[in-house]
Amino acid sequence: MTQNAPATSLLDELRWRGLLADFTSHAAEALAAGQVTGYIGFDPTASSLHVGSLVPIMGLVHLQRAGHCPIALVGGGTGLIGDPSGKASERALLDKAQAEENARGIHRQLSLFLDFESRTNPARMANNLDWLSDMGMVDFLRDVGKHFSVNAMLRKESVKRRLDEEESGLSFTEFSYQLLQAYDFRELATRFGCTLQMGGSDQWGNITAGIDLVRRMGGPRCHGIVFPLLESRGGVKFGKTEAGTVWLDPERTSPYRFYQYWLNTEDADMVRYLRLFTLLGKAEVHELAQATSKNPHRREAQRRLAAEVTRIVHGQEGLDRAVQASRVLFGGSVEGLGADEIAEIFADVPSKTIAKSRLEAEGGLPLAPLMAEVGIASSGSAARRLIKEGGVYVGGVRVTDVRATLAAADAVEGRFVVLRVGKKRHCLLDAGAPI
RNA sequence: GGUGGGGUACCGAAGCGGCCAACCGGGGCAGACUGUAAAUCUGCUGGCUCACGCCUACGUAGGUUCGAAUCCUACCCCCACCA
Repeated sequence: MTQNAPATSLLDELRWRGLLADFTSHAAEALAAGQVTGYIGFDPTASSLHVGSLVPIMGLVHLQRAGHCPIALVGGGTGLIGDPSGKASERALLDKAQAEENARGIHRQLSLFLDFESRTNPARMANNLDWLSDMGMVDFLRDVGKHFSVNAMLRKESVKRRLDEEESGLSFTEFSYQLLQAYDFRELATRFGCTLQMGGSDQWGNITAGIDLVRRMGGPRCHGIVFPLLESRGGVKFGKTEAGTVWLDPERTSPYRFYQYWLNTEDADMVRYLRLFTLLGKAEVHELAQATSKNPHRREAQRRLAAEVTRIVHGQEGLDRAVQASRVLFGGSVEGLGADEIAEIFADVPSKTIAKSRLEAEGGLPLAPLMAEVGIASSGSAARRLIKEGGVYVGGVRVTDVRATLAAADAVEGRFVVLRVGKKRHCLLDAGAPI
């Protein structure tokens, strides 16, 4: 993933992949003229990135593959304030230690995608805490603020829209945020010769503000490239599921869930996603598109997409386990499985341990409350509703009685019970003594 | 600070003394059809071992009433216009 491809034009590559929304007018010449150092900022609001960050990450990957030098800037300083755009509620402020820890986590994840060891064009991490934390208010206003015309800032589309909106105002913090981001660009230009900033298309204003600031402060001509924002389909934001955000951190989102997320991509998004999130070439993407239209039920494209992305993030081993678990859970009846096989996939599939005595209790263990307890249903009522609707399965067999109970006989090898809700939600219960 | 309009379930939005656990739309979930897809159709969408019933909910706290999301009072918060 990190080896350098023959230097095709970065812009062309981004364009056919659907990663190019816009770029400043001289970006193409600058990229053609030689090695460029470019950066993208990441907010360290959590210790892990999520799949929503994959677009900018891939932006850096393509930058590096085209022979340029990527910088991942962690907004340790700006994160202390938070870019409030589009935020409905006040963001919890991070303390420094937390921000640092998050930065480390993000660095680790970026290492999966970027080559920090390359001799010719290594990737680099930077943290704007390094320059923002010691900067005084007065210095900032004098050295940076003076280069910003409030008139011009007010004319920016993003600002104008907010001012015109009757509902949401524009806080001073939000208004000033672009100064901080612009200053980041200036620092990166000075320290690392960085002359390119990339980001989501919502960052266009902040990026051009940075370009202007660098120039005003006597720096080189800089450039910007923005990616399209992934729109949400039918109200579901990209990267979210009913279970919440899909993270890159295996502790937060298991490789199995991660794999499943991609596997469930709808046909209409397949080709687009293959181009956006994998490094497969035109021929392969075309082939997979053909496969989808000819034999849709095989879901070849989905499998490939899920495999590619999962392998990068969780390694071959993580992918293998996810595939294995998927095969077991979706491959038919779970009843034929041995305890060993089930135990193996426990690591990745949502699971709970319950006391064996409860299964052996007189009258059995009531199913509905148990479902609430282990979290596969949100409440006992919800569980009963699901049973009434015919959406609950124990060991692959539909449960029809609202007052159904579990007994030792329901467990594979007297130990494992496989609960399923709908087609996709599984929960493994382990009633065995720990080894 | 003044005047007026508002705060209803995940979101939007009805209700304006009992028939309200609250119309409707979106979203979500389940079922059917499928391909762990989309579209479509059906059902569900506060909790309680839920048929009956009970409990908690309509910004917060009190009050009036046999009875309140609906009326009164105070407070908090939003919005508009005027200062």
